[in-house]
Amino acid sequence: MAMGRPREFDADAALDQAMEVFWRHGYEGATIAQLTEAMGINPPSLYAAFGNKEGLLKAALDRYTAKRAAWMEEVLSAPTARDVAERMLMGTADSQTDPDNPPGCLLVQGGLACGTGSENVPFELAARRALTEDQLRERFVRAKKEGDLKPSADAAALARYLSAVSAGMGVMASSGADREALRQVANVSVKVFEEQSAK
Amino acid sequence: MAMGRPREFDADAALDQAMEVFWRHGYEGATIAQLTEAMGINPPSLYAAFGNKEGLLKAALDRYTAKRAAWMEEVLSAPTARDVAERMLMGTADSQTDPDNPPGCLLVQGGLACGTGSENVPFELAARRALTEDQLRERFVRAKKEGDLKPSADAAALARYLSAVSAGMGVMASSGADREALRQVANVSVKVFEEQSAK
DNA sequence: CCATAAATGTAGTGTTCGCTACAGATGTGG
DNA sequence: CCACATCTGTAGCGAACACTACATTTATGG
Repeated sequence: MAMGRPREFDADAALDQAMEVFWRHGYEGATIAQLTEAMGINPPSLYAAFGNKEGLLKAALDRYTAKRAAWMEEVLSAPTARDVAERMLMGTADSQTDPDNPPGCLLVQGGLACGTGSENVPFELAARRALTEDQLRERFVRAKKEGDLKPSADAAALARYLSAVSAGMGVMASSGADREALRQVANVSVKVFEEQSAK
Repeated sequence: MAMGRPREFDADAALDQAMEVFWRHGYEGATIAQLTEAMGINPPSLYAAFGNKEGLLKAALDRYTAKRAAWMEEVLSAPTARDVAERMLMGTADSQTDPDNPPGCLLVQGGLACGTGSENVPFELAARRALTEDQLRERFVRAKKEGDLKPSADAAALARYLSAVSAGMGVMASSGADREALRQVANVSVKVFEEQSAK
């Protein structure tokens, strides 16, 4: 049987462009016209490849998290819980103010509240934020076993705390906070882990 | 000269309803149809009273911050910086999970990223978040003068930190985090202030 | 070389958006 | 009681939205 005409655009390169549009304007603020122009394709190609606007968002989110996976491994491989926190928050401060990307974090900027018909977009973003929190929690459980965090430390609470701080930094970055401001927040936040460390 | 027909609806009550719609759906997700229905008026009344959708948002934000002013005074009147932080974050945890309101914080939920034509909405929200941060910073400057925070403490950084944590809690609350989860974050966050207190 | 399968570009579709023209209603000042 | 100013409800405006029908192009399998 015949195989059909091959696609003329690079799906990953197009997704990178779509990711940036969603990142900068949010899910509802991004229009199909903006997306297709940034991706360098026409609407029928977009719909053939990704189904609809929400499918495109999910594909862009997959690529976003895949790109961060290596960095997250680097974070989790720090020797102590305190160092994990420091790498996590300092890296967040830097990436959220990287001029090569829109400010903030796609998983926050993408959309916290949406209109009728897009109610599950916020849940989609929240689910992906939760994955990072899970990784952190497991890392802190390990830190307790290793005697790195004191026995009374609450691994889940510390993971939630880091998740909250990085989301908060995303909010600040999206409204113009510069790298120095975010690093200040990161430095203050890390102090919690020094107090929770086994002495 | 004649004074014209008086308005038949209570502007403040209508603003409370509009506030809730913006809070739940965000600026772009909220439609004029939803707003007018919640407010119990027709579009011409809305436009006569508030100019346009963005004017209505600003009026709703004014009312939001006015309602919180008394609570903020209560927070700032705490005796020590540590107690200010605790009241602030615990109060935030409770109000962001109050079943009488939509989850989260209007100043975060309202819109971090917007489409073309609404670019200044995020700035509008950020400006109002900055006011709270300013109040906290001044309170911590005072705490240093009073010897309540140690001399090396950075009042601006601590205020930014509290602002970031409460924004992060807003993100979590909007995606379903319950009151207990937010209180955990608040409890962990407050520890920073114990370490920064003059002993 | 032909039949088939899939992607492409043009040019729309119907719907919903924010917003308003207009006529009638309801009050105040003289 | 009248002239005027403003609010109210109905109805609908143009524009922008997500999405698609269709003819064409470009590949593969036989």
